[in-house]
Amino acid sequence: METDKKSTIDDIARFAKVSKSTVSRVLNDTTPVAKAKRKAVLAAVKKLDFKPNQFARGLAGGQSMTIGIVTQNIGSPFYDSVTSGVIKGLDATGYTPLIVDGQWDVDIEKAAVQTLLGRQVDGLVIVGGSITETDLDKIRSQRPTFIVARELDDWGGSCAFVNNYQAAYDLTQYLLEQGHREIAHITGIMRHQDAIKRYDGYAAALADGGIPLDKQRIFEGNFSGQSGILAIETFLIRGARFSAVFAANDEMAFGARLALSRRNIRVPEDVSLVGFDDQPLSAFMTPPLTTVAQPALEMGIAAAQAIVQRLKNKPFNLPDFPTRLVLRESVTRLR
Amino acid sequence: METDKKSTIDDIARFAKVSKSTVSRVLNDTTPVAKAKRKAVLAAVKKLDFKPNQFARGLAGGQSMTIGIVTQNIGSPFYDSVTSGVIKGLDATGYTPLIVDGQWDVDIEKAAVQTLLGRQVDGLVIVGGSITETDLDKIRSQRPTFIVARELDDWGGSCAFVNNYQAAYDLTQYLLEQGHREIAHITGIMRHQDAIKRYDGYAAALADGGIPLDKQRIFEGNFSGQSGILAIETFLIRGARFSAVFAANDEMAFGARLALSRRNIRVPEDVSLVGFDDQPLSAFMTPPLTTVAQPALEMGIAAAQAIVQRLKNKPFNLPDFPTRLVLRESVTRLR
DNA sequence: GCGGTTCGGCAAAACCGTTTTCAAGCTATA
DNA sequence: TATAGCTTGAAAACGGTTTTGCCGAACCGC
Repeated sequence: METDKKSTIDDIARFAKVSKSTVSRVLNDTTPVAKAKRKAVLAAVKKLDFKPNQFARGLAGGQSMTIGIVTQNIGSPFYDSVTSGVIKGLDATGYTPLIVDGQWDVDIEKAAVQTLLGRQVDGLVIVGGSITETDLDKIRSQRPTFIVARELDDWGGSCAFVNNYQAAYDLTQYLLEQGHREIAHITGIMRHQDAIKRYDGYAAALADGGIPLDKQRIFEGNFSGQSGILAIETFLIRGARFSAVFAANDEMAFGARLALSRRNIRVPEDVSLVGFDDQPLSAFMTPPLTTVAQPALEMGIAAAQAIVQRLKNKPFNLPDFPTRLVLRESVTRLR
Repeated sequence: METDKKSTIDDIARFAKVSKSTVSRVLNDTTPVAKAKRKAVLAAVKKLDFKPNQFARGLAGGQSMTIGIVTQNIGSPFYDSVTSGVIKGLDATGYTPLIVDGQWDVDIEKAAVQTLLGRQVDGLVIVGGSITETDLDKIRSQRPTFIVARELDDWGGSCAFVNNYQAAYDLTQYLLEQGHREIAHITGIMRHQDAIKRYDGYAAALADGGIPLDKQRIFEGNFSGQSGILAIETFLIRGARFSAVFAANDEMAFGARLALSRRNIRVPEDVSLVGFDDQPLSAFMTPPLTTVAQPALEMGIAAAQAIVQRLKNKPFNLPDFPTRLVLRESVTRLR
């Protein structure tokens, strides 16, 4: 156990008095090996604290046993959750995740993919991001690739996403059912696909309810708490009337809730409030926030499992990922 | 640009009509190379879309250009923030982070380190965690290692942490200054170093203020929002009197705030509330939460920079990391 | 019971794609 | 013209896996 220099397969071979091919065979279980030698090898491995050099292994075997993950904005709850899911899904599969941050910047993302490719990842999981579909196709032709949290038309089974449109539609309709007619919306960054789909769902539900879209009640936020505050301030200054506010994510809902309280507008008595994402803290907002839960962790896990299956050339499939309306206490029924 | 097979250094050499040693030299800028050949090589690299195989590189050069990061509980704001800092600090240094999750479990953590070692990381950054100091010393003897967010006695400059004791002391004293005498405390998981130090700081400030410790006002939580709720419920059932509550992290403060509101106890008018960590959402709590900011990102960045310096055999140092009292609106002055 | 075939186990060697050492060839300088 | 100084190609690592081929034992048919 006490060896300062790291030991190589040759050391083991010498120590166990066998050839290094035999050591490799024992370690990888590729070919049967006589019991006695096998034991000797394992003993030597333990004695010399041998850890195979993954680089040499990767070089020789052509497999790196590594999955590359491109994530966005480490630190944002949703993406972290997905990433965390991928990591969890890779657990005990023998694959190790290699994580790089795309930071929502196309160029950085592309560079990230190149880095991962250079590091010989066996497969790629791209979480969100804004690389063009053409580029993604190119990447996919080089290495098995799965996309999570982004909707791509021709990617069939290798794409895990959530129907943002439908979820926003359902959420808005829920507000309508509760008697709300004047529903304001704080959008996300409108060049992000999710923000657009959520907005579209909101608009469609309104239309189907026979309510005209009122631009006065719409504010373009940027997914930050601060922009939630700004949205409410803006609505009030505009003199827009609203009995409910739909924020395109929970963070903005928090901001909105604070701004409302500052103006002595009670939630939900005076104004109802809903968010999107179901962040952990949302259950502890005062009042607990009604929102839409996305199966972030599950999507990550599923993507990881799928890619592992894929790499073993076994069949895989990514199920549909349903969102879930989480009804809590931030909405009141209008009579 | 359109090559299906991945190209190797030999392809480049052949294409540019030079030896592969020359290609390597151009790529790594180790030895001057004639202008013409240099140009030919670079052209070939571009044309064939050559990406050096990092495995071969690592094998030959002995350097993997990889830093291993052991983090805890991916998905927890504080650790994510530190991790995020490390990644940021590694940006454009040529090193790539390799992240594994220790999940606050000694055995998993140890396995994580072994994985990283097998992958030939050039250095290690361990964020938090509970590996024994003896084991850490052993690890450090094999590879440059830095610890973040954990206080270790003999690690001098390779340990970045925050003085939890002092911060908790200051925070408690602030409450005392505001006239509070009956200060309840919701602790973290009491086998975590941070939780203990925060508790100690709280107790010491009370003692120095001449206030006896009242067990009735102390609840052992587990850092979760739910345990914040439970704490308040418990205090109320016990009939404990308190004008202020110090939660050992912001999440529990959120839980506490919700529980108080459910009992129609106003914050801060009836009870003041403080947390610890300064999570992003804490600024948007209603009311905005007074708490202690930890320079999580900064610690991560500093650790990354230090390890890179270390690997270049240049001098490095980790500064002291001060916490900052963030005064917001959840505390009121008792007259 | 004997010669020939098959087969399992293992050592030796080839290979993976780089970097690095070594020595040789060339050029420019004194 | 000898010599120092560059540039460069060939070859030797790096530490594994995979292929090849040899050896002896077991098995078969006659």
